[in-house]
Amino acid sequence: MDKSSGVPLHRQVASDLREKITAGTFAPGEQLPAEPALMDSYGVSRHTIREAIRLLRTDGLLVSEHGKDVFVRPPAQIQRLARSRLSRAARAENRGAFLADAAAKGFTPSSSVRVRFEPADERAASILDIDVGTEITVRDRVMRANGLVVQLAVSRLSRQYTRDTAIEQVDTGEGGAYARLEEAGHLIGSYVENVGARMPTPDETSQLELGPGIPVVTVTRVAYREDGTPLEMNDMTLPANRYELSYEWSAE
Amino acid sequence: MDKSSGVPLHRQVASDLREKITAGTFAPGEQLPAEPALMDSYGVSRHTIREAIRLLRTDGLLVSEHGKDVFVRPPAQIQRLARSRLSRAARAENRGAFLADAAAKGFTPSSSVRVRFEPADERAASILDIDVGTEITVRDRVMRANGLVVQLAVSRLSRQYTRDTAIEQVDTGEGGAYARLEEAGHLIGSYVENVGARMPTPDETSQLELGPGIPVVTVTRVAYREDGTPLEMNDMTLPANRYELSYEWSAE
DNA sequence: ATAGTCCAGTCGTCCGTATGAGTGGAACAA
DNA sequence: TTGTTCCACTCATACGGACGACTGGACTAT
Repeated sequence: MDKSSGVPLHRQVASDLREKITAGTFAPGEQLPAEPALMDSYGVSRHTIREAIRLLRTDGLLVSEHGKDVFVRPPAQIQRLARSRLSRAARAENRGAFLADAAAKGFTPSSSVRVRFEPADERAASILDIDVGTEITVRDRVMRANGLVVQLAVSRLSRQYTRDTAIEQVDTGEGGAYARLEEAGHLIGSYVENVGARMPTPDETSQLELGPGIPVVTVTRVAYREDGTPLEMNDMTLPANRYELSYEWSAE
Repeated sequence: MDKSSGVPLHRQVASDLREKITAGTFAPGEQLPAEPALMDSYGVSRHTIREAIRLLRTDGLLVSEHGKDVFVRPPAQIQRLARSRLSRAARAENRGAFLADAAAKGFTPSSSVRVRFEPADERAASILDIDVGTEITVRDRVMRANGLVVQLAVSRLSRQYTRDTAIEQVDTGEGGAYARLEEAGHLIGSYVENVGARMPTPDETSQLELGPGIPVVTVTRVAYREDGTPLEMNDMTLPANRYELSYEWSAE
């Protein structure tokens, strides 16, 4: 390590380790040498080593566990979510989009739902085009694959559309909430999804069991009735290392 | 701070600061008390304070500059990219999707392009459905708004589609590369975009001037000819704090 | 007025040290 | 063989000190 280059020592160590990782010297899933060994080989203090490791951890390259070695993060397998999951044809065959996706991939999906009713806050009111304080139905879902939480979703609808339907039940039945809406005469006309990404809140970190340095992808979907009235908004939160979203459309 | 709660001190400090920030005690753009002041008010060492600040920095809540105070990150304004930017109608009026977007928002857009030719690597070959090593045209773009880099894009096409067209020039002319493809008889049939997010590489961090704790959104768009042949792939990288992607489609 | 220097305050880097806590295997006892 | 205990090794947390580098304003000299 070059002390006079102006580049901080821990950055030099970090980029050297980064190279060794991407080059495969330290393979994914394999462990790094212990801190004392790294101190010797780079000739710096433990603090500096830890600083370097921290950099790579927040970049998502390394994971460390107390009492064990530091490991190179194994590549997570990526699920692809296509928009075709929302077609009526797909809906007929399952109890919602998530279960179908997971089943297709050979996972054992499970999902716990909590339904509650509350007055609309400002954001919900503006998206659903209703007055602040209007009673809305909130469906709070935690989706799991093989026991691991993989997706959070909060769905909100004005309660006028859900009263006396299975949408207010934990199990919305075959085809999910959208099928129930259409049965009640509210034919879905179009969907809009807004996609972003950010670092998770501490809550999300623990719920999704995210390592440090893993962002979440946020999707807000709004379903509109054929006449343009917004019927439902759905805030989804997905771990970015396990999901990829796919959209396709024909040129016009 | 409670030493016996089992929760690490720096986490306690961090969540206290987090609350004060979200509650508005420390307003966006305002500065935090200096480290010595925080040491006094929490009764912990500088190391612990810095650890707490680091947590909030990697979450994107704080930014710090050498020699200056630590600041609460001011909210960035979000641009929305809609897929309608790719319609033929929009294409007729501008020199590509990005410039139109930016102009509409009152920004002064600029964009520098480098064109090069290289053999297709494995990924490009598999997406473009060509043999590894086939010569492809690579258009490397850096897009700026008011001088700030806001988007990176790398477009790849098999060279058989670009030879003797403006696509091999820096300025592809009105309507951009897609318009040139269609003029050459390759009518675009459909687009597919795969969207993900991850932490930026060091390169991207400096190019996009990303603060710590800001992920990037990655979009890989593939344009297909009407007969299903892939014509172009475009890898885009956007700072997650400044962009939101929007997709809409009608229910079927 | 202007330009330059100086300096106090701030964060960044780096060292050393100490203690605690989790892990996993070795040694031991039943 | 089986179950338990113990211990060495690991990383996490937390303290302390020291120096450097950067910023912005005050001050000085021109």
